Amino acid sequence: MSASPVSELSAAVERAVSAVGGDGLAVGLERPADPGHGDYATAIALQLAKPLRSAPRDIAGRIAAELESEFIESVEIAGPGFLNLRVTPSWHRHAVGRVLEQGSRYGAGAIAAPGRIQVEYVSGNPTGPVTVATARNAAYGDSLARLFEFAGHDVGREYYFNDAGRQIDLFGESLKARAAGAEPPEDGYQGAYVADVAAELGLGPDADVAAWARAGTDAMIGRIRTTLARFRCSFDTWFLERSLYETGAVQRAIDRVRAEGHVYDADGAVWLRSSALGDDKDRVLVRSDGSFTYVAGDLAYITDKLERGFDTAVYVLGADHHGYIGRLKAAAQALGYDPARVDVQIYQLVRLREGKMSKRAGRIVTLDDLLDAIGVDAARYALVQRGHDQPIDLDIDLLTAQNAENPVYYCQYAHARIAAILRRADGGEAAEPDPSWRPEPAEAELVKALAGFPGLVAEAAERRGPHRLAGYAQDTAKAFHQFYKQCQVIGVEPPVERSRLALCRATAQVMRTALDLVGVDAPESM
RNA sequence: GGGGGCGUAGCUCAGGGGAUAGAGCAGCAGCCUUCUAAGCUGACGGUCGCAGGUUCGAAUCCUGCCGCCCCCGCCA
Repeated sequence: MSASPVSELSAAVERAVSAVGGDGLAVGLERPADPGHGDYATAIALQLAKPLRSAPRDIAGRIAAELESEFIESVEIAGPGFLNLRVTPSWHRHAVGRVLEQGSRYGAGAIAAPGRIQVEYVSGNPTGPVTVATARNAAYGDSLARLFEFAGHDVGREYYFNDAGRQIDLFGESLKARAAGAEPPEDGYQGAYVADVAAELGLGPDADVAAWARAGTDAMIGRIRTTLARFRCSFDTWFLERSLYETGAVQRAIDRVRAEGHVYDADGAVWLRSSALGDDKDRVLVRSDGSFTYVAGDLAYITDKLERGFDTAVYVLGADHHGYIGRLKAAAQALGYDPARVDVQIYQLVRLREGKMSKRAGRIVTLDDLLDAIGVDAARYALVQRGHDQPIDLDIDLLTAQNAENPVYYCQYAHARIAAILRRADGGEAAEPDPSWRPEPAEAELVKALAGFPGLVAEAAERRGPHRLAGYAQDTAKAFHQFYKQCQVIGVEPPVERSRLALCRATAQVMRTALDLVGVDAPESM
């Protein structure tokens, strides 16, 4: 990982901090809300007051005296002991040059400790289409995988099809009933798509339920894959639960935890003593009728994942599955793995507010319907822009009728505007701003926005929060639009024009990267 | 009853120990003879659910309470 423009500044502060006795401390630089407080600020002197047993302002003064960097123009001690830094024009030039030099890799590799990490996401039953509720899983999981990969992890993306068990049997029964013109079972699948699939399969009325189930799930898997590809979600592997039973992996996993002493028999069933491993209760592995439970499949599946070499297995699950956390970690531990290698990310549920439009068009429940209504870009953005532990309300009216006001277009518009400028400039851009460049405030703000990208990527990856990228894209777009309004690019003095063109190219690059990480296109024109 | 998540502007939500708490939308007032007005500028809008605690400093951490959502199956 190469140093980012901001980390070069904080490294200089860290050297000064070490010199006054704060050895090895990481210094966080933040951008003050008040421009009077400089370009970057740190409260490190306040934090050092206690360990150094000195007054914060004195410490700040000593740090300031030790501070040496070609990129820092001035240091000021303010308030209770803040250090306010102002950067030099050469830093702005350097920062823009850094973006252009690294191109699409700018901000990449930001993570401190890269590893092999699997992201398992969506994983809906192959008994129905991808719904809007599941779409949040898809948008979040895919963006998280993109973010991990960009930040430096070796990522595997997997979809786990629960193509075994009672739900699948019910699906088969429902299909067969529809094919015969009858109603599906009471607790079967009622959706209109069931009849479509049944007709499409063309199985004879005498085909058995298992054949219907098998053909039906195969058909649904095909549909799901098509929808997800449209939603720009990619998977490296499509894992079938039934394969775990077919290969005997489930039985082997049960034998393994039994050998470890985590299993007991009661009421004719086989139980996992998960309550001793942090779960809130024991779990049945083999029912009294001899059939395996879903938990038994989990044991085999975790084994399979971790034995494939992943350091961490991330599960992306909806809030209604939060009880899974304890169960999965207990399962991992029972198998002898460090439960920390199982990383469950829970996202809160999507509530769909149906407005006038959706009433007219019928209930919008599937992802395909949502995409038909608002397009992939708006849908991806809407579903990842909020923190995953925050419940979200989707107002279809707002997303469609007011789509011109949607933040995604604001971001895309910034990129399109830059593209227009670059088209006009016709390739005369420099690789770096001119040495004489003295950025105006709007330019300096834009540079600082770009400079913050690598740090943001690292933080977003660490916190598993790709929504940060959406917010970042919006902030950067705002900085660009303000720059655009205040600073003419084409036709000003050549050194300034060259510098601004370089800044434009750097901005376009970062916008492309940030938007790509949330699965949104950066158009050349709008 | 037990557990998890969330209460921040009229609405949807960022921010998760630092200075005067932000954005988008809605609404008000302005800005197109220059690179895309899907834009910009200004004003308006807040007891950060409530009450304690920790701290030099709390929207942020801790405890309790209130409210909303979700889970608590030999379903998946």
